Parts: sequence; structure tokens; C-alpha cells
Amino acid sequence: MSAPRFVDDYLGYLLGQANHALFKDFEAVVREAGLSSLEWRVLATLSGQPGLPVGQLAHEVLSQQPTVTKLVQRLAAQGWVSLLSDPGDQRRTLVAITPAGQKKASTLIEQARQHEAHTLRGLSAADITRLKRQLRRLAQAD
Amino acid sequence: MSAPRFVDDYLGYLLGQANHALFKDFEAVVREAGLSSLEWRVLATLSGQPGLPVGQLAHEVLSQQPTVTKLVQRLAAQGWVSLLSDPGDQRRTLVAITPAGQKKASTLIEQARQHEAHTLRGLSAADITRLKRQLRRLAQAD
DNA sequence: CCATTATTCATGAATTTTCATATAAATTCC
DNA sequence: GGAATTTATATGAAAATTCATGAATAATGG
Repeated sequence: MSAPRFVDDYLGYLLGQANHALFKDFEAVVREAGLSSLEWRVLATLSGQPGLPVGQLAHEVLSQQPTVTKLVQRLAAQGWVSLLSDPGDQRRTLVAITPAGQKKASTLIEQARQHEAHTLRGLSAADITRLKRQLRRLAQAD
Repeated sequence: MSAPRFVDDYLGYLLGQANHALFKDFEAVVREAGLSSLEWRVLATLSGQPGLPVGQLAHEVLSQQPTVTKLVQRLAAQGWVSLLSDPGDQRRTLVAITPAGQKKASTLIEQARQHEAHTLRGLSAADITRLKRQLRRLAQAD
């Protein structure tokens, strides 16, 4: 019996593994729709929302501002989002999802819901609630 | 009261948020040590292990093979790992941590343990065990 | 064995991300 | 009401990642 590896009990590693496993099959769906995983997160975040400033969007999708600035420029060129400056604060660029982008996002969100349900099929509702609560709590150290 | 956003109850998002929050402070420590986050994962994975083939290492650190090929070439140039071909299978390149790399990894691992303990300070031992068990289970869909 | 197929890694080109910094607008402070 | 400071985004250069593919070795099947 060998000493267990550090990573095998390290929360950061377990979170990464779970996250990766969860996303792996679903990524095929996202690629099918012609999006990268970050583009999907952006559209999912913008879905059903009014325009968000670039910086806030970057924070929500766990990326950096220059990354998101360039990403949304590409998404705007493809017609999935539109960029407009905030009349109340001219420094800001608001990113809003277009009707075409909303349609694409809605389809993917429905598929994501189904995929999540399938992934969690072995857990009880109470387990799922507790798991999500604990994840939210960890995220709050934010 | 507005409809809750999809992402706020989506497991993929919650996992990403928790993972990101957990790593955010610790990343400062990693950068201090002159490593990127992926380099840290590589060294943590190699720590206390014999050499791993590039492909397996890529799988364990949740990256792609070309990314890891180039990453370990950089790490080798800096002296943290060594690359040798597997005598039993000449196609393989084995990546092994050097003594200097092991020393660096050990220091960071100890700091990571402390950081994890601090992050989890509010949870009971039973909660932690259950959380980790569920994360492992999710990861197993692998 | 030899030919065929599969596996493993490396590499070049294209894309994306990051870092540092510039620009522009808002805010604060005499 | 400016000057100085802070905030928000854009951008160019550098670095890292990805995609497609090539090269080399191993395994398989007549």
C-alpha cells in the first residue's frame, strides 16, 4: 500500500475533476452549436438579462476583462450579441444578447438542463440541494 | 421578483464558481513561486510519483496533449522536471519531477493543505467527507 | 515475417489569452 | 470649477493554447 497522492484528496483537484467530467460530454453539444466553452458561458450568462458591462460579464464568466472584450467583439461580429455604450456611464460597454443569440442560448440551456438532470440522476433531491448549497458557500469566499 | 437566472442554479456554473473562488487566493502563492496554475497542477500531480507518460499527465491535469508537451518542455528547461523516453515503449516520453521540482512542489503542497483547511473551516468533518465523496462520484462519469 | 492499423508524442500555423499600458469618462478634493 | 485620482474598457505585443497533422514505434493479422 502506497501513500495516497496529495491531489487525490485535494478539494481543488476534486472540484476540477468534477467540473471537467460534467462538461466533457456537454462540450460536444456546445461545439456542435459552433461555440467555444467560454462563448457558451457568456451566452448563458447574458440569457434573459439586460445588457451587462464588460467588466461584470468577465467576472461572472470567471475570465479577465481583455479576454472578454475580444470575445464579445467576435460574438458581435457573428450576430449573437450587440455592444452599446451605457448612456449613464460612457466608459462602459454594455453587452446584450441579440434575439438570434437568445434563441441559440435557449436551445443550449434546455439541453444543459437535461444533461445536468442525467448527471445527477443517482442523487436524491436532498443530496443535490445540499451539494449545491455547499458549492455556493465555497464560492462565497469570493 | 424576477425569474432566477439559469446559471445561478446550474451545477456546472456552481462548480466553476467554487473552483475559481478556491483557487483565487492560492494562485497568488503559486505565482509567487514563479508558476502558472497549470504548471502547479503538473508539479502537484508528479509529486511523489515515478515518471508519467505525457498523455496520461495531460489527462490528469485536464489538459490536452500538445499543451502539456510544450508545458513540460518549458518546465524541463527550468529544471523542475526531466523528460526521458520509456525503455519499454519508445513512443512514450516520461515526465518525472526533479529533486528541485519536488522541493518546490512539497512547499506548495503544504501551503495548499493549509489553504484548503482554512477554506473548509466552517464545515464539519462529516460534511467534508460527504462533499468530497459526491465530487468524486460526479468525476467518475469520466 | 511483412503489411496494415493503432498508439504516442512532437510540431507548425492559426487562434486565443494574457500582460502591460493607453485612452476616455467619471469621481473626488481642494 | 479645475487638478488629481479612480474606474472601465480597448489595444498591441508576447505568450500560451489549440487544431491539424506528421513521424516514429508498437500491436495486429494474415
